Amino acid sequence: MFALVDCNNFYVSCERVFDPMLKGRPVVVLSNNDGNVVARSNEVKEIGLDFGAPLFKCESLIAQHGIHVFSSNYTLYGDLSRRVMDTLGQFTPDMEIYSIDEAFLSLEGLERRDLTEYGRSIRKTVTQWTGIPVSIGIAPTKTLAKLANRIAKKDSRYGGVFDITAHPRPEELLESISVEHVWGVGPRYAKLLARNGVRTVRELRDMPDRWIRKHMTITGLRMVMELRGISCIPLEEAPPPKKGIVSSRSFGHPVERLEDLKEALASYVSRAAIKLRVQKSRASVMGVFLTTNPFKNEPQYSNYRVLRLPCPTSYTPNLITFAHDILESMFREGFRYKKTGVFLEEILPENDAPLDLFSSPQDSDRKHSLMRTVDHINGRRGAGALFYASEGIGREWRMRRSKLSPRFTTRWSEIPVVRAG
DNA sequence: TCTGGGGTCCTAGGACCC
DNA sequence: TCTGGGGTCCTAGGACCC
Repeated sequence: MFALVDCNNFYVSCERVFDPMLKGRPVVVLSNNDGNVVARSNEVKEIGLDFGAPLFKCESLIAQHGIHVFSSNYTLYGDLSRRVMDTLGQFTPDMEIYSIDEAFLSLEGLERRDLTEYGRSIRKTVTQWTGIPVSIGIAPTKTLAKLANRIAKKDSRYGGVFDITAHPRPEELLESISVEHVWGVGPRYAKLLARNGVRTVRELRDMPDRWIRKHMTITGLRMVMELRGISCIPLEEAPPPKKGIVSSRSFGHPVERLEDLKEALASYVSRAAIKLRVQKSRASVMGVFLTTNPFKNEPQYSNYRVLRLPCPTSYTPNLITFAHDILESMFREGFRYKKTGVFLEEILPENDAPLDLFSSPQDSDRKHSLMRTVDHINGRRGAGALFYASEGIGREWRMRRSKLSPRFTTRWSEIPVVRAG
């Protein structure tokens, strides 16, 4: 058995933890650059404001309903996420952190208990310890746990915890849910299924294997098996190392100068390299891309180039140099650029990476320990305590975040003050 | 003025080999 | 008219997820 624990409207809930006045009020959180709405409180969902709506298209709705708007504050959300996951970890070590706001828990060995009760105790503890409300779905497979979670969230009768095996009429339940809500059915498959007369989860579950295999690949077949209660997607307790790492951002304002692009790119490379070192690996191939704003009616240019590195590395200064070389080779004067980014590929474990033919072992060790020290200091003092001069100081290209809440939990200077009386 | 930033897996088809 | 039978590796593109 699995439980899927999912934080309700996670980013909104994070904002509410430190400003209880927001409870019961309509709140949204925006994507990077204050572009689109990526999180909505229930009040906002009821108003009918869609997920992903560009901010500039919903200004009037925001004004009309007095919606509170926040820029995304990933430092805060990341920290609260860690607290939620630590809390869940108290209940079982057999757990998969699936995303910033979701985790699967294995309930193996607990089958004899009342799992709904168990779920309620998890839910209560998370709320008490972190202030974040969660919903919990319980089922024999991950795919069904996802569905159960949706029911826990939607149907207030269940009080945030729903065990699918405890439902008296499972056939009716599956018949009442439409296929597009199944984990693994996106808009394309939903259309394909509709064309073939499959509209409900029950109908999907009962489709012939051959048809599913043919039209939805092996992945689809696994999904259908899971709907039948046969577990095919195991818990992944340790996330496999990433095979590719991308780091990119849109700019807050159009950027025209090569120097500014180089600064921005250096900071993205630096972030990508940290991710590389966290998973103890090195990259053999680097790509850089550069693009103008396709939404604008103005001269467009975009390009990307790929470079095989002379030897796999995770050493930030070298990676920045290579990225700058690629960028300079593509850069063209006279465009208003919107975005640049770097990707790292052919990632190998540190131990498997061949030695650098062009530098001595001592030199490699020195680079390695320099990176370790920088990462350590940034880990203790906060990201960005140490950074590379090539990342720039002025950072004209920074993303827009005009409605940012304080980093309540990770900056001494931004910790909230409690006043008595 | 204003439209995010990451990831995964699978398949078909081409190039190339014997 | 009729045009082997496997293999492997790579890439592009399609589908999905949060």
